[in-house]
Amino acid sequence: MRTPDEDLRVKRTEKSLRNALISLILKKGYDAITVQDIVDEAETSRVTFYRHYKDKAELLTACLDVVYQDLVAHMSPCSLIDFHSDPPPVLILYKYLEENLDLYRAILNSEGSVMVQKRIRDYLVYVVQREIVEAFPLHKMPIPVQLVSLHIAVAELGMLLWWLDNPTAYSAEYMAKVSHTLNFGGVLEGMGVKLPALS
Amino acid sequence: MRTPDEDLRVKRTEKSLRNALISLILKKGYDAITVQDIVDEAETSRVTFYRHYKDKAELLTACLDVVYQDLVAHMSPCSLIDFHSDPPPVLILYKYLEENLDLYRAILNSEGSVMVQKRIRDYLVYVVQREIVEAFPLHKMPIPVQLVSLHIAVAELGMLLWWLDNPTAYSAEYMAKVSHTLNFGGVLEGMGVKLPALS
DNA sequence: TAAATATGGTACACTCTGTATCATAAAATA
DNA sequence: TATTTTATGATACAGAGTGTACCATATTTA
Repeated sequence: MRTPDEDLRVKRTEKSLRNALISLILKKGYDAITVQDIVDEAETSRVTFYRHYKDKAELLTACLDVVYQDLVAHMSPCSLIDFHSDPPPVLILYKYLEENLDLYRAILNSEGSVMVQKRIRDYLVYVVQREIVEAFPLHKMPIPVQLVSLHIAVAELGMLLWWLDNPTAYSAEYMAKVSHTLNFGGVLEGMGVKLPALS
Repeated sequence: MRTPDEDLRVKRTEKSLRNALISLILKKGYDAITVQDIVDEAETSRVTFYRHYKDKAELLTACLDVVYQDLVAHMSPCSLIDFHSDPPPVLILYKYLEENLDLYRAILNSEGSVMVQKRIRDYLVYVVQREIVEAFPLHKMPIPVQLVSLHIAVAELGMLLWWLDNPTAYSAEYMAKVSHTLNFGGVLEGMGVKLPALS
């Protein structure tokens, strides 16, 4: 049985095309890029490009897949509902994004970003939901676990995305701590309303 | 002094171009639309199009401005921190989006949606922040009011956007109530952790 | 009514896309 | 290693879409 995807030349070509696109996105933004630009940067030909990808958008999707996998790899050890740890586990995410600030700003402002954001969101919901189900007795929950998870996930993601646009406003450590605190009964306390300690 | 923007023909042309784009977005999606499509739908000519807009993206921006203004008009009477009202004021927003579901799904999945989402987010942060400053003594707040506002805004917006993708999962009334509840000390309670009543 | 100006039709150069063909280079396989 | 298989590169081409120039016509403004 032949598996053409494992041909060395194929892997090499696709990787250099992906790298070329990422590099160009950082240089001039997704919209301004042509297929010719990509193959010039990747040092290959237009014909070869079209043998691998239908168009620029399909290559972007492939890139986003790789970036997404990398992001998930950095998320997976990162609990969002462990609200007693200090520093909060989500700090790992903030530090990782800070290290790759240019890349993620470019990616999350590119044309495909709506899809990436949704994938990240849905992944976060999935992770949070699994954590909650493991840690809390489901039958006692007055609100569907899906919605509680969603709320935590979008709040955390929204804070992260805002921070990517405003990375100098607060440190990663501070953002992680605040975001994490506010997620767990913290909004009222954040506004200075006194709440008794948890039971 | 002449203000060419007030020429009847100009207003008519620009309006019909905007309507044409919106209509086409709903029909076939933003990406597949050409300038020719737009002017056919608007019953005008390509030359005229380019006299008003640099390209398709600029027209989209103009459309989004109009849609954004309309959205803001429906948001303004809608407090996000009034956490005692029942039904919560944010229900107005859910109902409005439900009435214009196709439009907002198309808009928020289109190419320019990242910018719109950010504008909506920043507007929400601004509104929430103003409300908090009016209602709470600032000097007693242990967390910057900007971050508290941001957290509430992105959580609310995130729930709304998810719901646009999953409009049949829960009713507008239920989403509004849950989202609102979770925002205010509700995450822990939502998970079934007993919290004493507020002071 | 007269002046100003927006529109519509046609035409054109230009960029980019997506595909076909074929010789060549590189990798897989026996 | 020898042979087969397959990916690549160079060139060429048709087609779609873009953005602009020109000028006659229609509409608005003053």
